[in-house]
Amino acid sequence: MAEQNTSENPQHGAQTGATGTGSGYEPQKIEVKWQKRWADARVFESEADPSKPKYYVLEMLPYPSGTLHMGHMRNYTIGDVVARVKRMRGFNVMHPMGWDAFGLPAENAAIKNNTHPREWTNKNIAEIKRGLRRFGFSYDWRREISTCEPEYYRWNQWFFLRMLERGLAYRKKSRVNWCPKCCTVLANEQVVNGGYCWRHEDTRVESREIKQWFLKTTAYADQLLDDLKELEGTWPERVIVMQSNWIGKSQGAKVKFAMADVTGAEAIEVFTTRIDTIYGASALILAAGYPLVAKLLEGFAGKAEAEASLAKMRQTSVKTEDLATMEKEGFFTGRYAMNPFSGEKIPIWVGNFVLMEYGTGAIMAVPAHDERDFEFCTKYGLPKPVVVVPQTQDSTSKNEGGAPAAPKTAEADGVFTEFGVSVNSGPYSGMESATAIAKMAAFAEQKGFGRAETIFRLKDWGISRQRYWGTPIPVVYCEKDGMVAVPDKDLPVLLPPNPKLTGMGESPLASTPEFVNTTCPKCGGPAKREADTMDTFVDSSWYFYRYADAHNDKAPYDSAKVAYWFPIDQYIGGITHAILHLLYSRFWCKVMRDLGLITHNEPAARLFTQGMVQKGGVTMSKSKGNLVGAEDMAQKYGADTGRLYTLFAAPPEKDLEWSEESIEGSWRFLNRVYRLVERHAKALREVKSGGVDAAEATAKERTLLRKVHQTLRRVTIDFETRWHFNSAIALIMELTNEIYAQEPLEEGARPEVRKEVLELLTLMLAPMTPHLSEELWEMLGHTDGLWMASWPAFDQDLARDDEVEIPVQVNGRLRGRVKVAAGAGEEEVVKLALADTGIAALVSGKRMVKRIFVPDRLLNFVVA
RNA sequence: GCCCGGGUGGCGGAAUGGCAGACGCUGAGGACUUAAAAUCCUCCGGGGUUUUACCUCAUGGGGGUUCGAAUCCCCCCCCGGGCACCA
Repeated sequence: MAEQNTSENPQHGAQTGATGTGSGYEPQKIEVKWQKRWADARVFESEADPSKPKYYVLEMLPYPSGTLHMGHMRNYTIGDVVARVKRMRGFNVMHPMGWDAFGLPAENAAIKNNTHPREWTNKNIAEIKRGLRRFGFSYDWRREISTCEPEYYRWNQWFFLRMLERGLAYRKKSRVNWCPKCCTVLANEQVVNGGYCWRHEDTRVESREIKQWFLKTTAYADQLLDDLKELEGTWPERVIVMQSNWIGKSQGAKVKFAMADVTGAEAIEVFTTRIDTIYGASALILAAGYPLVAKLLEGFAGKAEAEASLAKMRQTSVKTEDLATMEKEGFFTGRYAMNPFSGEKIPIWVGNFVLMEYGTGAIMAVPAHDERDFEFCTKYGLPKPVVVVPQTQDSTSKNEGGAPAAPKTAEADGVFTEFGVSVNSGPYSGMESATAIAKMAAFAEQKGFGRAETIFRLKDWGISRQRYWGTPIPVVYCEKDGMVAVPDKDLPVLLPPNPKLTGMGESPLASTPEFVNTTCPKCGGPAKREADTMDTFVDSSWYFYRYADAHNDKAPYDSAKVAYWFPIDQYIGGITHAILHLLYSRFWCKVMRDLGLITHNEPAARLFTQGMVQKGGVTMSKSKGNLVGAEDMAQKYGADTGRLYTLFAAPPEKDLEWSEESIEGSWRFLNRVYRLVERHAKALREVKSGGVDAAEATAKERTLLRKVHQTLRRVTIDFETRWHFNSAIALIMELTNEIYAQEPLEEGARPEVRKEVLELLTLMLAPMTPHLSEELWEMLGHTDGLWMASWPAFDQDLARDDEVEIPVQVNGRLRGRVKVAAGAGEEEVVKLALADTGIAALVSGKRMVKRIFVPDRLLNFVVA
């Protein structure tokens, strides 16, 4: 049904019309026409020019995985409206576009189709670019970048070398997913059904340790956290919260527990945020991967059983999100450690809920004051001594230790995790938690078995990928000189053009002899190149700097140009990138600042995260198979209808449910506007713009002028501050309805008024439906393109209402309305309200308790 | 589990302490037309009444603050998203 309507109706005008009177709205024709004019006039090109106010608006660059879909289209439409409004406001606007062109999907597609990743990528880029042009987005295409080109990725390598020099890039062993049948490393997304290879669904993925490159994001952990304050109010709060959780700063202490019964064995160090609960520790619990575990088990009677559990634990990969819900499991090692505060002997266990990657890989279990410890200790029958109690107002019930009386043991629901007052804690009993923490950390430090320490959840960024389609890491390994950096003059290290891509065996570059075999830059002897490539998040961490100087072959960019354009005034993209991309970008910015390339701390002054486009309640994606092609849509309705609809259907930060039916409304509206202007264009073409005197206007004209300036005032606010494009469009629709409602105007109506009304209507639509607006602007007699026009100012006097309708309530219930002049005083409104028989009846004979009057808004009688 | 966002007519949504449902979609009826499309007009949350009008209920559920609550506070229910190596 919808299919028939949509495929036939919009075509109607295009099929019948020729240009001239009564031809109707033909988006296909006018969109091409104006796109060509914009390109010829180079309207969207801009240069750094410190004498002009700048505005840098940026949408996240797309991964070219297929064709342009509605999700892209919505993102870019929002950015384009902002760019066009800012241009109309007189800003020197930079609005660039590029391609996040490296990545695994290209490599997979290449293997599948027996082609080259570059071919697949460039074909997709060409398609998406054609789509973007089809929608008339106002990009400066001279600044286009593609991250898979050597002219771009050589600077990834250059930055990598700078980080290497400063110790910010280093190599260490790290775990990866390994498929024993493919003999290759798998990405997490290639691990399916909870731990199986995507190509061998009967084969369990193993965990392997290999040497990989890391960037030291942790060196900036504090700055990354602290500088979030600069972004408060201009970045979405949830992004700030997510990043801050991600960085996960945790202040606590490290404490060493000596072994109680193994002489000469090293101590076990734990990290705790609650050293004040140490008297309540009933066990030490180690991660399964803790190095000491095997040694501890030596000679233990339960060794065989313990090793079986250990093997099982090590095999099960633990996801962070499962930690809280999974069943706690563990086993006793047969060994004991010494509590350094109490001198008590406590058992050493291994537990599946302790992560090797966080803290020291060992914890002290304090079951009375930690939920997880409680669960674990309950399951295995370990004691649960209480050492902190809630602080009470009542200080009389304190025992001789100076602390409130307390239960000796925490039982079911007895876990108390908050701060309070220490009990049963030796000399610290009676102290408030914060005091106890400080004193105990100081004592531990003084005695040499611990110290206060801050740790972060944030880890260093592992950038090694055992893939072909990425930036080669510019180092070589020489038998004599070891690891040697490729000198700057030898950059870029180019990807070999014809790799063998099988998806099997070791990393593709390693099996490409012409790539991997090289000479050592130091000694000239034989050497092997690093065969891993960089994570594609490296590409996107600084691409927006490159736009400022896209073709520089001497440096990543000219700092002077970047100094003009940065920071980005408005960054727009999906919430999906709230953490990784945005955190890595912030990290890269700080590194560049410390390299002396830039002076700002944060790359983007404002961030906007738009909602996803959904169909059938789920986000549109290739994998879900519910993508709606943007070009198909433009083919049916034209770009402007598509742009308008995505703006109208939902506010930009919310998810948008795609509806084939609703878009008809946007199509109809644009036709309505077109017919309106077309009807009057001939008569208005020669009429001079401006110079309207409202005092001489007829009644209908005054109504129209008032409406158009009121609309302009509210639309301006929606564009500039609220970004409620959907309500802005609703207002413009109302205005259009009003103009139709006043047709025809009276005898003696002057064409200047009509022209002003239609011009303002056209200008308000221009950022959203630029092609149609240009066409209407031309029809109204303008020979200069609308792109030269400024955003109009509204007339204060006309935008003000001179008569308002005030609701009258009795006891908060609406009982009537009175019409008064704007700004009418309370006495006058009350008089008029009481003249209303209905209201008078409700009020008379009652005692007037009070009266609420809000000028121009409301009158409320409270009676008893 | 934790963190974040959300719940308003048949649907998308508007209203962020002051007239709930703007604007649009769908649907119904009508005009024009040989007919269809397009276009234009009217109606469209539930219930009631003395039906040009008015009353009443209604913004996931329950409680609270207030002259007044979709909006603020407390408790509960439901839905969506995120919780890092290959985008």
